[in-house]
Amino acid sequence: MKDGPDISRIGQLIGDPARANILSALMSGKALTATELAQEAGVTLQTTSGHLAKLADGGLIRMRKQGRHRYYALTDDEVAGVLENLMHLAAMKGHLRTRTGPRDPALRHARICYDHLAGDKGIALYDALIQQGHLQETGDELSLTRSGESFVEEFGISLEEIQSNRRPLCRQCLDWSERRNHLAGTLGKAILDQMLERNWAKREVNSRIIQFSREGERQFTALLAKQN
Amino acid sequence: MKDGPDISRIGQLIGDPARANILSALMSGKALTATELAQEAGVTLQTTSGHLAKLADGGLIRMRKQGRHRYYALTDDEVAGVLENLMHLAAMKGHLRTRTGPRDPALRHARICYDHLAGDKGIALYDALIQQGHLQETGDELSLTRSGESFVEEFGISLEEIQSNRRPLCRQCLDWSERRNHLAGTLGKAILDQMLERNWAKREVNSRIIQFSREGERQFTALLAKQN
DNA sequence: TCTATGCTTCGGCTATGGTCGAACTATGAA
DNA sequence: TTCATAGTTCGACCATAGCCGAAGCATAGA
Repeated sequence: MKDGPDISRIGQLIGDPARANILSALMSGKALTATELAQEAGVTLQTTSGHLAKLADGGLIRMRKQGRHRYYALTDDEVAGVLENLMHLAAMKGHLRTRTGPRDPALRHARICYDHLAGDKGIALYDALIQQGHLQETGDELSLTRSGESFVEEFGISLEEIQSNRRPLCRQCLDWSERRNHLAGTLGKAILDQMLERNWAKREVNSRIIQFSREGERQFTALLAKQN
Repeated sequence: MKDGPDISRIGQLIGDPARANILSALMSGKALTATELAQEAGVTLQTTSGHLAKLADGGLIRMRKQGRHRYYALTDDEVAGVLENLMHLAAMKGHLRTRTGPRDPALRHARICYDHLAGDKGIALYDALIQQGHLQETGDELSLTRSGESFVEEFGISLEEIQSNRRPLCRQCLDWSERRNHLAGTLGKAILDQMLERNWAKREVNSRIIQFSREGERQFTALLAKQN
């Protein structure tokens, strides 16, 4: 007699490339329409519709009707957390979708990786946080130090808010253009969100490129140079 | 251009019921032979052999030759952690393999759930730890309190050891015979291991049943009754 | 060497499920 | 009402992959 949770059903849902693309796209935290997701998944709208129904049935995503649009999003932070873990595992085991990094120099420079900052800029941020003693590496683990906590709060991020959920606060994410680590987790997302909110940078439409303004570039550099 | 880790490959591996059974069986932490795993998976040896090759190729399990046996085990704690997250998510979303709990009364009383204690005994342990203030529930989160830390150390478990890896230290696990929580995570495993080592109980061969000795039963009850 | 056991490989069968074209439903705008 | 856009459902096609029987390796013991 078999008992226990049925992980195969969830695995099966994630196991289809089109559905995995959909879930990856939703990792940004934004709700997207079926048409947008079809674009991301690389299949037709009909096929996408079927996939969305299965994902919703499996409890991984939820739908919100709004006018004639239907917005899809991940059900909760737990789903996002599990997906992030899977991404991390997949990266560790070398399951990358492309062998080479992004070709576009702008993508190499600064891009969004699900919901956090990647590329040169992402690595620079990560290295600076380590160097300033705000983050501490112990093996593969990453933890926020006391000084890091105040740094984060000063930057306008409520620690309370971002650590209240199941998804890890901070973790390494392997950068496939540079083969080095950058910062993922709710903290990685919060920092990028804060930068976008401060208009240091904005996300280009229909692309993963993060475009820094001149002022934003200046502020970013100052942030990294700041001594403890 | 798609980039990023390919979660679909891992999802696909987990997505097959036979492979999911194999992975679940390996969650106990023990290395098992292909024949044993075929039993667990409910398919023939040939089919199992194919599945094992795929899992190994995907980096989820690793093989150790020993004489004419081949022992399979999960690659590392990270894989175990991801599987545990998936189990938790699956339980939350109501994906259970069976609608009813185990029929066998002994199974209801005390059984192994992957690698930790479940059934009446598991729930009793969980409730006692909460009631004694060793564990603290905040929403769905579970954390070890200061008093819990010393309790664990006194019980002969090295906190250092069990929290050095990526898998969560303690987390709730929904008990499908009782529909209540018991303790999972590395702490859950460590406590069960300690009980087995102290000969309070032993695992029946080819079954999930945990058989408590008379003395073990007494010690267990005393442990739960102990005041802070 | 011979035999038993553990496991893998090969080949053929079959079912599952992903895919898209076409038709249908629903909402909003003119 | 009419048209356009967003999305779902249906049906047919087809590739993938799970499955097992049979045969083939490999190791241990006699």
